[in-house]
Amino acid sequence: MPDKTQTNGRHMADPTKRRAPAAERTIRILDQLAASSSPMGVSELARCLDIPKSSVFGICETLVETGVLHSDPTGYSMSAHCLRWSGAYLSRSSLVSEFQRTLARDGRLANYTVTLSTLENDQVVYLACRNSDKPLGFTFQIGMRLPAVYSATGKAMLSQLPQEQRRMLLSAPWHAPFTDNSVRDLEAFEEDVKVWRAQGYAVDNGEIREGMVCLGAPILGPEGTPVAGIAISMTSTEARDAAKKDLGGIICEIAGSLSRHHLG
Amino acid sequence: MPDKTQTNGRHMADPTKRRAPAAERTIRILDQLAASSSPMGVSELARCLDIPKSSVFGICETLVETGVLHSDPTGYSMSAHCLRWSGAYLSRSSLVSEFQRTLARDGRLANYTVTLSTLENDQVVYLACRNSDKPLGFTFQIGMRLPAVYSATGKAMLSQLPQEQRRMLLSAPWHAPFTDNSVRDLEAFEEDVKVWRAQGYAVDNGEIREGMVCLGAPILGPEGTPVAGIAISMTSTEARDAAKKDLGGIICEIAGSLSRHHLG
DNA sequence: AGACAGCGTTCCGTATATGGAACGATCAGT
DNA sequence: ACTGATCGTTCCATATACGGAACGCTGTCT
Repeated sequence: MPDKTQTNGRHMADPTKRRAPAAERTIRILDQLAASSSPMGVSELARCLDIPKSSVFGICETLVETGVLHSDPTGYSMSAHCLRWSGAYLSRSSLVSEFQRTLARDGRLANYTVTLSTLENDQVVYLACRNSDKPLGFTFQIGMRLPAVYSATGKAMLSQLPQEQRRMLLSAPWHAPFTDNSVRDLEAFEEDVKVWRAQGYAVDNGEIREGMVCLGAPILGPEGTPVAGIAISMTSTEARDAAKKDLGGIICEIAGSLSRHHLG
Repeated sequence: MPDKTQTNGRHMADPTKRRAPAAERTIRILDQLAASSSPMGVSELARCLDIPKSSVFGICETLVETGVLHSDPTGYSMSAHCLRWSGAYLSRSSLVSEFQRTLARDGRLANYTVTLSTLENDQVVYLACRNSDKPLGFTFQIGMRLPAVYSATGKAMLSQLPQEQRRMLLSAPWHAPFTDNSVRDLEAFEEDVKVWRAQGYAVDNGEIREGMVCLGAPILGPEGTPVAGIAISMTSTEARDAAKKDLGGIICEIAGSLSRHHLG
């Protein structure tokens, strides 16, 4: 008798069993086309995904018929169909629109780039970005992912989790550092967590990109679990201690106000 | 011998043959979950998509493993994974960022809601929106779709197509009107096209929503084909003839400048 | 308690989706 | 012209993904 742990009357699906390989391949094809900057043909996709050519062909033609892909003589490319999915995802909670509205009203951060992101496993995903007019040398794309341990919002959100859950998320091998400043390992990270918890906001001091400093604060859901985070980005020359303290207070305040807007 | 028309050395895939049903079902499940405002379970999905329960289960579990869906006791829901796809789609051309940058610099439209959209078959898909602080009573969601014949950007883009291609796109039964103003049929639309072509911009006079007026101009690609369109939205009380003429000229100018930024 | 209806999950025979091989067309190099 | 490489597409035997039926469980009725 296999070990079927059951939770709340709901069995656990057996993750070892290969189910619906075509569905997995569909996703891999979409991921590949999204990662590529130009259209890709059947052979090229088959080669780099290691899927038989005729299978790739069958799936791609089906995706063209459903309107998810465009097909032209140079190959397949993403259509606007996927915007439905992301639009639905982003508008499920009013988080993004509240973020934009709040920043439009509050002029104190007008000169800084401010981002909204959420935690997904050990990564942060950027949901929204309000750019400043000043260039930062780094652009946050919506949908972009970064290792949570190096980003300000990631640090802020991880800090709000119980230690056990945090260790679970970070149990994979430590992500290769981006810069010399990137926090070395889990032990050093746990030391930092105490600081972030105490002061309410977390700091990325050039851990993503040399010369860029970000201050991040967590947005908490009903049970106190972090559902998202906001961060303000600046160059290291702007990040004087006094300014950091001021701005840290401001994003904590904004994050708190967003938390109170009862986000799903 | 079947009728295999061939174009440019590339055979046409036979669209009658059912290929990769699991891929099509994957897309339908994603569409359904995106359309639903709350998580959906296996049985619910199976019922409303008319797919066997065990097949839905297999696909959904696969999608959870690939990280496209989240699973919790209340059902499946979209994860942030799809943001990768839309982010890649939106950033393939620099259209969206140019749109934002241009509007940020040019203050003349600061008090109006401005949208960017593209044509997909007989619909327009909204790619970006710069909201004004004044409420409009209508919110443009990124990824939202509207019938092209009723929207200002759709009218503007369709006007730039050769008549034959336009008739092809609009050959399906005419979309049910949204308001009393919605253009009645293809014949009336073709009459309007002459006007839009002559004046350079198209007008939606309350055809989407009573009391909302939009002026749309086409953004043209290298060969003069419309690749996108921008529109400015206002209430009908703001839309006095003089204002319309002024604003129409401004969006034509902006659309022309975006066209010159050689958009893919 | 008992019956029932709903859920998520598993099982296994079989209909069928798959993939290796072949096809025709194109293009580059000779 | 003639290769040969590579492209998108088709074909069909067969490995396998699918789906109807059953299972265990929870909650809600009499």
